[in-house]
Amino acid sequence: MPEGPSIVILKEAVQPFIGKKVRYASGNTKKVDTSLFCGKTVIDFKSWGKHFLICFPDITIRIHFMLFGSYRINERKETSPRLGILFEDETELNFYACSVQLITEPLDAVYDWTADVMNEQWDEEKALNKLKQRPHMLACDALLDQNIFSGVGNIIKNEVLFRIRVHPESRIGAIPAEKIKELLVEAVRYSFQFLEWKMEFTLKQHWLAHNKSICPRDNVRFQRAYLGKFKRRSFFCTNCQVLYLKD
DNA sequence: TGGAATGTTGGAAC
DNA sequence: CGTTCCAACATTCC
Repeated sequence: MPEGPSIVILKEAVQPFIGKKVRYASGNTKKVDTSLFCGKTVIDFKSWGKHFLICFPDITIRIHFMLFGSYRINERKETSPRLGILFEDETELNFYACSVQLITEPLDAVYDWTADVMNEQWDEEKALNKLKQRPHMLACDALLDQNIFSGVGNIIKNEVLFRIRVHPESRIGAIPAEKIKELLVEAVRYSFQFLEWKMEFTLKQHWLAHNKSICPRDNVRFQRAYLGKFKRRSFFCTNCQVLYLKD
């Protein structure tokens, strides 16, 4: 569920709910008083990376699906929803096992839209500058940094590094400028590719590195390790992915 | 079938 | 004060 492209799919799916008025909201969320939304009209749905945003005129609901979250549109699961919204026309949105938060400030004050790899305001130049400020950072950590590559998750990280042939433990400051450019371009390109494949239900079969045991380029066994400060699974080939270390 | 996983947060430890 | 580590959360899949 949770990487950026999946949230974009959700955002598209709920477009028909824009303009609908909430009849009743409930759920087992402890963070938010669901009665706040009753009678309010949805004016928009937005996303920032892995954040899904339900916008009302004065407040916004922020949903983060974490690792296990899920949703149903005009359907219900057996389990009780973390947040369920029933609209006046009897349609409904249900969210499960997710983090729910209320945002009262203007969204532009909360979110840097230029950091979201799937947003039309994505700014490669700004991302490049953020990378330049952290030369000591590992490539695998950089891709997972939501302030630089909002929406990128562990799958996208592994696929991007494999595609551009960069070892996950490479230091950002040691990677040649052309490779950094490739990193920036591929993070966006693969995210949209992920979106297409996910919609076709063919995402997994297109994985080249993530969850794979053999490198498809040279038939060598992939290394598998929990790398970087995030300690997330990395799949990488020491044959074709270059380790850049020196400055 | 137990363990691991597309993720983040908050607090402790250093 | 920054960083790093860890538990917690809670579901699905192999």
